[in-house]
Amino acid sequence: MTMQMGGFFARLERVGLLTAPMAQALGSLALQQRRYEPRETVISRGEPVDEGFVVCSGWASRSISLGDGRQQVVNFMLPGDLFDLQIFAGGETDHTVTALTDLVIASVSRRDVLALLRDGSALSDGIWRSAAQEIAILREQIVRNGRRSATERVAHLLLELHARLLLVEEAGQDRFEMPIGQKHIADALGLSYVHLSRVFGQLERSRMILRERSVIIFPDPAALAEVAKFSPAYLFLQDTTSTR
Amino acid sequence: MTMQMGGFFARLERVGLLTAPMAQALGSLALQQRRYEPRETVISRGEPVDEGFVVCSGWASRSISLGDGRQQVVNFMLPGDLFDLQIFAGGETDHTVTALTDLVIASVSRRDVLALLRDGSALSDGIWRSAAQEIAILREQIVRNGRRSATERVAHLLLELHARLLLVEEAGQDRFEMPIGQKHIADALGLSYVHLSRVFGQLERSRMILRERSVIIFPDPAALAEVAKFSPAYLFLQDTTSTR
DNA sequence: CGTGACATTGAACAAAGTCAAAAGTGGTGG
DNA sequence: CCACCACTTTTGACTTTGTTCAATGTCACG
Repeated sequence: MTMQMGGFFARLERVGLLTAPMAQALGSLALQQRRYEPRETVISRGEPVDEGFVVCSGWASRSISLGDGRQQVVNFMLPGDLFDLQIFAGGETDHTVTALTDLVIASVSRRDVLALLRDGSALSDGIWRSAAQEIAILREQIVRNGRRSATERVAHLLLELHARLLLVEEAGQDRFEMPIGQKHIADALGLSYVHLSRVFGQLERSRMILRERSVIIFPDPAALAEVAKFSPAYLFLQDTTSTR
Repeated sequence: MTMQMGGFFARLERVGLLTAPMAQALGSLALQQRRYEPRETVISRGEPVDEGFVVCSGWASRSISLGDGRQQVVNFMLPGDLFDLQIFAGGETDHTVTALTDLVIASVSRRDVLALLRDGSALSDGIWRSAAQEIAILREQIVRNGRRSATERVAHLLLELHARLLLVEEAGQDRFEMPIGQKHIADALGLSYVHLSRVFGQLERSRMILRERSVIIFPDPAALAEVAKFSPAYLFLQDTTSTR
């Protein structure tokens, strides 16, 4: 199991949360691992949710599809992301989670997560933190798509993905691999894929990004952040308390 | 205290959650009430979050403002809404909560909420449920602004607000009062207020809505839901479990 | 009345979408 | 190694949708 969990551990370490009791708590969970291929469905719309998940490797998306072909990607799940851990309200999903690449996911039963939270286990902080980050990312997604121009949106999303991957050591300082098609990016940004392609082209011609195969390179990250008006504060949500 | 809590109770009752032990748990919390006037700030950006809130009466918005005048309303908080209860991760807010009308909210300390959740108190289900609903609303906001036309967006938001108000008995079957300016709606939908005004006009001319002062009336709710492709499922997230 | 905030309208403009075709990419089997 | 396939990306021409700017209305309130 530990094999695939590198991203998860790396992430918690970064946030300064991987302590001995925690590793123990983690080990004590019956983590069930699953594998998916690109385009495979992880959670379908209407399915009851009973578990939380950890992305071990690969990318996934949560998307909602309107009947008529229109589709919106709500967010991307990257290696190390915890998701749906906080959903104990029962009920059915209103969305679909899909593997975008080869994907390995570990699932945790709701019961186990609840127990962890009840115990005030060492993991519970990490879980709360992660839930808060997920919400912050959703909010930023709303702002990005609601009030930014197409160019800003693209630059902003690229920087977010890069920052998140960097956190789990899946990206270089000035580059990262984006193993998904432009259609998915367009669906996340609320743009047509045609327009997205043009924006990519523009960004490349103006040397704000470079592309080599599926690798995105930032020749001048600061300049790009300027264009995107990107500030990564929402991703890291500093811990200012020690309530527990 | 109970005076202003009508909306909250009504909401919990609707969801079938207001039980005797719960009312007791509620009473045991030191709910601190606060009053705000329109435009007053409830939570400022950068402030550390230490409390959760319940809206007793009035409307509030959570918004994020880009430096240059652009502003995005992330969501609206209506009477009976619980919010930020799930944020135990510490950290600072990346957004601002503002009163849109006269507003009364009750605040609950993080410690008390945590204790409730730990005890598996009768309230904890309601809290989880509420958190899940908040997230579902955020997702729907993303889809609305990302993949719907201006007309669909407006109709969809009106229907959402109506459904939410209906749940706490703050709306009539076919109408509700919208005590806020079009600027706020526009900022929520990612539209200019000029265009929003045109869309409102269109909807009214085509008899999809009527307006009397600040009251919005739906002469034919089904037809409007059709236009908006609105399905309220995401708001009610049925309880299919009984894990606790 | 007059004032200020909010809402509406028109005209010119800009941004993004649609449609259709061409060019690139990668994988497969001969 | 090459030819072929399916798929994704890019490009061009044109349309639609939404924005901007500026003027005009409206309404509540002092």
